[in-house]
Amino acid sequence: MDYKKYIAGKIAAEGIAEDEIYSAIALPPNSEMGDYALPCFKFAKVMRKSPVIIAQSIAENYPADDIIERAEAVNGYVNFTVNKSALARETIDEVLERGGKYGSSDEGAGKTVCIDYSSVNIAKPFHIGHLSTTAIGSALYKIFNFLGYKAVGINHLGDYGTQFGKLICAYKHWGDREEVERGGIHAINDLYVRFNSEATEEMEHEAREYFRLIESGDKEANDLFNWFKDLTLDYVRGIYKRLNVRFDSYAGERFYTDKMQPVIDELREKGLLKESEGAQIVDLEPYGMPPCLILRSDGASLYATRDLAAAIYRKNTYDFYKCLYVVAYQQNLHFKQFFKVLELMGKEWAKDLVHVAYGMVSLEDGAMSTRKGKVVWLEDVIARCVEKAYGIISEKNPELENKADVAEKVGVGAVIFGALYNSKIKDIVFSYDKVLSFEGETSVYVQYTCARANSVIEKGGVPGEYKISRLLPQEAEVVKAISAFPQAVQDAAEKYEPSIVARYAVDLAQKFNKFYFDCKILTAEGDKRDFRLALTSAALTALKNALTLLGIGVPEKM
RNA sequence: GCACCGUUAGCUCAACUGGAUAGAGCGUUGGUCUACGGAACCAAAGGCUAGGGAUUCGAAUUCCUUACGGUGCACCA
Repeated sequence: MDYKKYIAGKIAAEGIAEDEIYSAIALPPNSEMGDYALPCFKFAKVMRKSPVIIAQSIAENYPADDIIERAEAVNGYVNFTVNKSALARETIDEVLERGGKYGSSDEGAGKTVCIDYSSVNIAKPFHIGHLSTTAIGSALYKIFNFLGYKAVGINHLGDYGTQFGKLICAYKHWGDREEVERGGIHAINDLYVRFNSEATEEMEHEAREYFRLIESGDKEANDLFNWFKDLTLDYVRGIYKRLNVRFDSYAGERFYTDKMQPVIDELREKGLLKESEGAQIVDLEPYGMPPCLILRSDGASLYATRDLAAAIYRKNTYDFYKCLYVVAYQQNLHFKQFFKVLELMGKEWAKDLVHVAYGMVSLEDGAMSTRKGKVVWLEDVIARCVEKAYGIISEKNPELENKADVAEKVGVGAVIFGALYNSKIKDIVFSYDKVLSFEGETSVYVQYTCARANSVIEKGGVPGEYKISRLLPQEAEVVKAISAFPQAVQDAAEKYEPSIVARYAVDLAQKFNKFYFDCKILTAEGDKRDFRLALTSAALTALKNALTLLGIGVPEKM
């Protein structure tokens, strides 16, 4: 139910359009004042009356009913109070009926959203710097699916470039089959790191040659490359599984090698391609940007060339409604440039490409550096969080079955939540103290709340029917918070901001805990017991749905 | 140098996009409950929203400007 619309439709004010009233309706700073508020200041000029008078007149003429039970004028505002019993009835019934689907919708039916995220590089292990794109992208993937869109998760593999020549060269010089098989991706990465610090001029030359061999289809070079690729994919799939992340496509950069020429031809046909300093560029000077490089002076393609080809391929293949690129803000300019080039090519859908930018991760003592060995591997972070969770469980709940499962959900949840709780654009300084903190505004807090609610439900059951008497403030707050879930999901999708869902979960958990602390459920008298059980069940469902959208598991006990 | 982003409590961050008294968590101090699960709950202290100007009935939010921090600016991705 859209209360704002309902209220706007019932207000009669001379010369003010309904949609103007609708968009003016805000929320009061605290819930004692009311649930919705209409500031009347901007109507003062048109109506040639003081805001205070306007508010009074609106409040007096507002027909209260059993949906909005009160309208009150205060200092130029009209405050509206929702009938909480009716809201509780509507909200709880809907949640109990829809269960895991509560908050979902079909607003995206028939529309496809491509989401390019995580996009790992072959031969590079996951470090915490890769966590943001993976967690944000994955949450958006789930959120869009939840809203009825068809989300297509794309892992745009970094599988093209001279670094793979270097890697093969390093392997040929120093590598050992068994060692790589044993050490997996880290062994490969070590080879690459070693190349960068020890390679001679001669080896650099060899590396370029190996890259050319990969390109020209040489069997040995490609076998090695594919071996490295397989090792990488095995490794990342293990991590994705733990993080509840999935993809529909692993079409990486190499996939586009044969799809770039048509793009180049098209650019040339449309007169967009220019030669400059030996390279082929699209001039973006009129738009205040540096040129977009399409071909190097040696004729090789570049990053932008492949992204152009990929965007066109995705449009042709998926006919997307939106195509999101979950990539750090360092690449702001790159995306602005290549979006502009597509626009200049006359692709009207260029407006549907969105760079979902997020902030950088650094360590407490500065930027990460693989070469200097200053990295924090994601698997280590996960391991430590799970280990800590296991420790706490063993201490607090030693009888618990499947401790390892629960520890996994709690530990992994903390890692994901840490990446999703703040606005994505903010830079993050990684610290173990922070991810390992399981108190306060954390996923663990939310999971704990779920476990409590679950325990109550287990003992009391969910009533088939319940009666609603006058609500206490604690109850009303929980009802309101539950009813806000669908809007939170929509906002998160609209702003490409999963943190909205994460914050929602914490907010509801806080309200529920307050209710739980102040109000007895199982020992409540009369109708209250059934009502509170139903309320608890609804809150639990909303919390579960929120965490699930973030990719965080919800243990029944912990 | 130019462009973009950021700056809110000691620390980490919110603030429904211009509304009323700027809110949470952590930390500090003090409290709560026969435990429906204490990984909880409550309270106190803590703010000239980086500084200055402008617009507006009204600004953390919009505009200009300064400072500080981050990022990016032609053949890497």
